[in-house]
Amino acid sequence: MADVKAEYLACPIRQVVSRFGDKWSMLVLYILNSSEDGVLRFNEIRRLMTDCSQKMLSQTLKSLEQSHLVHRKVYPEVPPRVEYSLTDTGKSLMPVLNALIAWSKEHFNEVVDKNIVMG
Amino acid sequence: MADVKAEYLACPIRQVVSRFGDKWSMLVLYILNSSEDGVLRFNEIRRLMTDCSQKMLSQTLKSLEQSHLVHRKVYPEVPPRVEYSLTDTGKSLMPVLNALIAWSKEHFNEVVDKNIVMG
DNA sequence: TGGGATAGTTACCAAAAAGTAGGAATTAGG
DNA sequence: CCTAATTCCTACTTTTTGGTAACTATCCCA
Repeated sequence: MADVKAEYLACPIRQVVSRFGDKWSMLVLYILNSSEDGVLRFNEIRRLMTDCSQKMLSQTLKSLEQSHLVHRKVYPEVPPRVEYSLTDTGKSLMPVLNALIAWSKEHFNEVVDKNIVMG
Repeated sequence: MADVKAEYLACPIRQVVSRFGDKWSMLVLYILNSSEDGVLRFNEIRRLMTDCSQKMLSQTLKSLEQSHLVHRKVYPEVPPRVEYSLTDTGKSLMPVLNALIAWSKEHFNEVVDKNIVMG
């Protein structure tokens, strides 16, 4: 068991996949990067991702914060205000992520078989 | 429901994630790309991914084949022989994937909090 | 008094993903 | 006749993921 875990820790691909290879993380990173000043509040992100539930957005942001890809700034106000932005590490990921998106757009038709039902 | 699906089909990030953002796909692509002549048999891949079950490898290869990223060549022999290799589309993905892996190696320490238990 | 706004959390449930174990098919080798 | 090798498939079970709805707390506004 410990060996398997060590293997996980050593494999860079799994690092990547386990950190932001889920349903919403890349989308959040992309949205934060695309925003004008790089800073968005919780409900601003939510309005841009209409089919992501509040719970999932909350979870995703927390996970990205724990991975030091997203910075979370809380203002002690009522009603509460929380601002999210990319960290330097998060910013450094964007060129790679954008390349991935560009590839995806370019090869869309080769890859996607419209007969396959998607999850 | 139809709107949500249309949105999925339109979003390049979800295209990416849904095609090879799962637990094993990137690893298979990486292994195929790293092999000497780019061709590997089922059990050769399996031996390189010791903690991936036979079922999951089979499923992953099938999914990658359906996405036209991996080519599957069957020899009508007994016992059966099947060879897997990257398609041209699959090969075109590798620079991006390698960039992702390089980023992951470079920023490993910034991202990974060793206190978090990984799946 | 009673919403509305903000940024969540929690409990509960359904669906999907993944692991385990076993089988199928075929022929060669002992 | 029994086993091994190869590439799967199927049934069953567990784990993970994601969705819904309700709840928290506080202040402003009417």
